[in-house]
Amino acid sequence: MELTISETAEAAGVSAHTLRYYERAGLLRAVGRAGSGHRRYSERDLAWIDFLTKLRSTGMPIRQVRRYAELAWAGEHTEPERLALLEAHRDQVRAQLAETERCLARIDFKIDTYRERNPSA
Amino acid sequence: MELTISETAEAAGVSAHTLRYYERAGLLRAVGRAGSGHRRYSERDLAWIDFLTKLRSTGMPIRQVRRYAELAWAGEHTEPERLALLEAHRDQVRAQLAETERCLARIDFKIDTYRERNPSA
DNA sequence: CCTTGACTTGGAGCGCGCTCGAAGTCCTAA
DNA sequence: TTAGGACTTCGAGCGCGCTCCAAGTCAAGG
Repeated sequence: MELTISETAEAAGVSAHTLRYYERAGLLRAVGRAGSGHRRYSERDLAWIDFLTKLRSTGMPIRQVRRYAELAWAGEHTEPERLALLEAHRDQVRAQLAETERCLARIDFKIDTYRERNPSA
Repeated sequence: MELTISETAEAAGVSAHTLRYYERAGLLRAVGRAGSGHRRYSERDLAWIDFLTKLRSTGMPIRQVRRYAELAWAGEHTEPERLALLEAHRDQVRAQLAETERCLARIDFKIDTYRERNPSA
């Protein structure tokens, strides 16, 4: 069950342009090809694309995603390093989340002051 | 009690370059000047810079911060619109926060699978 | 008087992450 | 046979938010 680039893009919630870009950027390896030269994505590809979009949407830079991908391709012995990379990222995301929440509290406070003065809105 | 640009930058946690950029970008209005032509920031300036950095670090685009600033300068009658702008932003930030947390859960799950296979790390 | 250092301006440059355009290939259906 | 449409590659372009540079001004201290 192999998917075309547009099917994969649809499924992953990114554009076909982005999928090609990711491949060029070293985030995807050895995407299969149909006889016509067109890309065909396997379920494993899709699972990885799905995970990498999670890394991306938590703000992991492309470079670091590539690093993670390269470790994964290098074999099982890199699991400790992959773990460390993911844990470091998680910590950063949590810190960022906390920071955002603090800022949001300030904004909420401001909203309250407006509401008090503009009861109707 | 007026501050120099470097004092203000220090206090706000941004660079002096950034403060000048914000001014050029229309986020700050009428920053005072010393006789020498050097900028002098008032406490009101600092309070606004402080709030705008909160908007920025919750991801509000420069354009929208400017819009908010312009409304504030236009007078009290714009309070309902400012309120609406802030509320819309808050909703977006909350949605983004929720999305990030979902992605983080996936990453945490992956971390767990690594930990299970690499008990020492 | 001269140096030092913080400041000024305008504009250029940069890093990131896409996003798009042009020109070409291939398959399918009318 | 031909038209349409989905795909290919390579490289250029873009939007954002800074970040920095060059050349100049000014005030204070030695």
